Amino acid sequence: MVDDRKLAVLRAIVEDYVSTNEPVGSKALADRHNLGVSPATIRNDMAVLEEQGYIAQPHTSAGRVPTDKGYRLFVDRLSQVKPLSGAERRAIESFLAGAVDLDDVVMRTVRLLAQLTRQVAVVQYPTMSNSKIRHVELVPLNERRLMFVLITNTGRVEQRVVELQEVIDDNRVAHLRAVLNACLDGCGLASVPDMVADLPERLPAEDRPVAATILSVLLESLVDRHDEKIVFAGTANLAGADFTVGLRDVLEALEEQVVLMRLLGETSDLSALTVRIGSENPYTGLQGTSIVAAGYGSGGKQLARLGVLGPTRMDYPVTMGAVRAVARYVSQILAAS
Amino acid sequence: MVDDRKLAVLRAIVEDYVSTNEPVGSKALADRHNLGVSPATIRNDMAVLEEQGYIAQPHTSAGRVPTDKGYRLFVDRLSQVKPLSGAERRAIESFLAGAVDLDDVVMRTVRLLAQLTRQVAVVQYPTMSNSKIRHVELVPLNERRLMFVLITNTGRVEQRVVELQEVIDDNRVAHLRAVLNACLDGCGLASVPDMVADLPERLPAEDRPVAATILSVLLESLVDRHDEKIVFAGTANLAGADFTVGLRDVLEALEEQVVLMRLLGETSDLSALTVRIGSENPYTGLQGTSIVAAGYGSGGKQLARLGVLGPTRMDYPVTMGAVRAVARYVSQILAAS
DNA sequence: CTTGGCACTCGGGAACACCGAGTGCCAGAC
DNA sequence: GTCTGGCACTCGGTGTTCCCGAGTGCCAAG
Repeated sequence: MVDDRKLAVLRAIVEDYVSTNEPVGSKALADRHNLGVSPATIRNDMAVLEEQGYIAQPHTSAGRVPTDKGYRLFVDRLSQVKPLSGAERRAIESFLAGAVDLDDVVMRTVRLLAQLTRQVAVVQYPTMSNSKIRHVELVPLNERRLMFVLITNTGRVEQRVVELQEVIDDNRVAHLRAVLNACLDGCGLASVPDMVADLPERLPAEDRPVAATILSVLLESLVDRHDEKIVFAGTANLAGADFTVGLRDVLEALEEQVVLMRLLGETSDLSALTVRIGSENPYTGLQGTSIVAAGYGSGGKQLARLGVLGPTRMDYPVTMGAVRAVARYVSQILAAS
Repeated sequence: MVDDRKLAVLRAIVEDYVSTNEPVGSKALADRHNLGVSPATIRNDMAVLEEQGYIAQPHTSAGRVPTDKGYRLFVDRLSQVKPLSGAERRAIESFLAGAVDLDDVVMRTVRLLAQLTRQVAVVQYPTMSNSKIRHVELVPLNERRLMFVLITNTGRVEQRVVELQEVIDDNRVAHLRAVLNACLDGCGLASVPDMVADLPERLPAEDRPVAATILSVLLESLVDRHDEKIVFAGTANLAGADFTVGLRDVLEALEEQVVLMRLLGETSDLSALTVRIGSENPYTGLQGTSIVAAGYGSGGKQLARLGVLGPTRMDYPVTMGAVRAVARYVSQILAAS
């Protein structure tokens, strides 16, 4: 029922509509793409495609526009991810290479991606759950307060101020630090609770209250940040695009960490590109938008996800190429550090 | 030439225009505000005000609209900062009280301010230049790499990975750490370069290259972050307002840290509220917007600035009240931590 | 100096006609 | 059976015209 020529017609419709932002008619199609058939034939095909729900007309007697289902078919079967040009690759490399720390990597990545795709870029901070503790530091601030710093092998640093019930001197701090590091060094974050469960018992009685306080802060900092940080950039690119839905909703969604998180994270495929098109998106207010996302991370393990958000009418091959490329480069950068 | 009644007329025009978003005519003014005079009189006053440049008419035979100069006069002489309601104050307090660290304080502040004013909130991270070093930490990552962490009394933590030319063992690291802390503890950031200038000379020759590397990273981290981090929130509030200028420009400006920085920072008044109205703003693209900003900081010293950005047609008394209140509360929170 | 009256101006909205891109369908050609 | 050219039809968008009413400026009188 949907033979090759009809697929070619659908592809042509998507491509034309993406580039012109106007409903595309049978004549224009016949002109611009050499499909080898007349407009009338194309019309018949279009009627079938519309019947199947791949395209729709905004009004009677207007051209056709791809539906979400049409974009889906296009992405799945009719398009190829478009690799970046050499110049673009070099630009990415040099732009990311200058990063000095994790914050900087994330910041540069999100800006780069926004600029590259001319859409809104979203980058999730590397998830701590998959990383390991590289060092724990206790810094006395004054008699009753410690700064507790946790450093992971992904370069992430968590800090908390610990208020103590009692006065503690530097020697005891040093001792606690040594014990903590002995216990936790190289330990995966997920297994931290188990590792420290019996730690107070192994300490002299006088140190137990302090240790318990510190551990509670440690555990809290792990849980607290389980909802990971997400940053975005490139909202200015939304101003040009006209959404079917108001862009107020889009901006609101972007500032809701939880929504963003689910957008990026719900797709659990590891390194594959995931595309969520229009109404496939569970959130009202983002109905007119699509998300292209990919996982990234150092080594073989995926640490987090990044992607872009744009109007449903986007150039999927190019966007997917950019997202994939950036994810790869960021992974490289992270692995090297 | 500009007597009290004319000022009252100007005030009424600003208030009406802000609330209705429509050019206000003489009749409407006479109706809504009891100025005790007839529309005709008001018309005469309006003609004078227009002559002076305080108001303008979009077209012949339309009502009047305040000019930037008119808003300026209104802010300077015709309005009083409107204090927040008790409920609002309590909301601020409870919202900010839950913050766990500096990042969290800033994040909560910017969101709070955006919600409170229904505009775009902008918050600058506390400037390091005014703060002091509380602790310097060196953490060996492996034989040739150190994590360098700098903790300030404002709760800020800077981190850098240091790549060394030579292998270094834990004892030497401990020694360097002790030396660095002895040298820098409690030292103001501005005076760091002086303090460390002769430090290598005071070390045994073998440690000098390593110390030099670490110091260069230290100094670089100070300089690097001299352009301070700024965050913003509430861009969704821009979607409703219609700018004379496209909001694309506004969004672009918001993502330019440098522009934001200058917007907040150029006004050097310490704790006073500063208001920049429309064209007083040096940046094209932000011509249709106003900025209300205030300094905040712990103790007597101002550390950084925060504010909101919105359409020139904004409710200045309320906005100023909200900005002032938030600045004060944040200062309290910071002072307490 | 203030006020009521009055003629004048224009922007914005409603009504309307027109155009043209695009469609669906059908009969004929390959 | 599939494709093609022809043809009548639809309807959104644009341009035109017209009208209304809010608002103004000016003037003469209080």
